[in-house]
Amino acid sequence: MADYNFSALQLSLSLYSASRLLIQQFQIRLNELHLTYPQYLVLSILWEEDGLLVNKIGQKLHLDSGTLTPLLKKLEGMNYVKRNRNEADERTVSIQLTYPGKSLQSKTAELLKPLEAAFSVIENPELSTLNHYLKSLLGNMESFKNKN
Amino acid sequence: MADYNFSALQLSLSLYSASRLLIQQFQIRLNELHLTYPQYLVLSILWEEDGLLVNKIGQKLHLDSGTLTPLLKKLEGMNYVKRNRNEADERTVSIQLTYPGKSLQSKTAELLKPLEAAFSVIENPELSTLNHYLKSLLGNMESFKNKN
DNA sequence: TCAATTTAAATTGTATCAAATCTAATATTC
DNA sequence: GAATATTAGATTTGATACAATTTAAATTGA
Repeated sequence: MADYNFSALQLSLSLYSASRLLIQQFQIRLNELHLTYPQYLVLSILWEEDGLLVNKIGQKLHLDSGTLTPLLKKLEGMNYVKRNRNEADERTVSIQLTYPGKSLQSKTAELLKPLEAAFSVIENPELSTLNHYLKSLLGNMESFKNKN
Repeated sequence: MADYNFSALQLSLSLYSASRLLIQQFQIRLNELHLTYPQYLVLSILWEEDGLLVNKIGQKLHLDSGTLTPLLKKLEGMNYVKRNRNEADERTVSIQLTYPGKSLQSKTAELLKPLEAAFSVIENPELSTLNHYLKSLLGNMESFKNKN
């Protein structure tokens, strides 16, 4: 069943391909709202917990300010978030959803319904196993990263 | 054990994060040879089978000419490949490894040894299961892509 | 056969990514 | 408490991704 003769390269290629193909499926549907997949990810994080620091968003998505700063400025330009430099610590910027930004949640949910249905646990029970292994790999990789 | 309450979004985020973190680990080591990860992927494909069409490389990596043409021109600029327009079908270009391009294989293998060791099946038997599920997901996604 | 269609690459334009550097603000340490 | 170090974001730069368009060549079908 499983491939017992594989390399880190093969694993990386599987991850790289699967990742991009799935993101493409999101992107196709998000186009209608003129949202990119990374922009949607950031909004998703904020729908869970509003007012996060740029730093905190970066930790959740494994992205740094080099990616997030221009992305957040675009979201601000579309009036979906506000970027506020904090008084307590002037180095930090926290991100607040605007009303239009909050409203997007239900719109994207509707838009992405077919995708959620196709990749539901009910349709594909093995996906929850896959997700579990992925999170485990993520954990291993973070500790590997700090050691090497 | 597994997460029975997850969404396509969570799966995509796991894939997206794991993919980028693993690629980063490759990239760190490839820097020594001034190679990027996608460039290394293309070379890996050619080490398996030399003389492939741009098209064919694209199929293996799920990349199109928009990404591959400039990448291949860079590899050609570094004298690792030659790009030859075919006489039989002038629309196609096949990619041949040069001698320096072939020589890179052993150099990268040496460079990436620590990574291959850390992500070997012996170290992590569950990775072969993960890779298996990823390939299955890839297959599902390709057919889903053609239907939607 | 030859006009219409399809195909393979190349090109163009927008948006990431990530390493490296920079700036300003806060923490630390002697 | 002033010099040093650290931290959070912003900026810069180079290299993808990928959709859309273009171009040239090959294929098809009436």
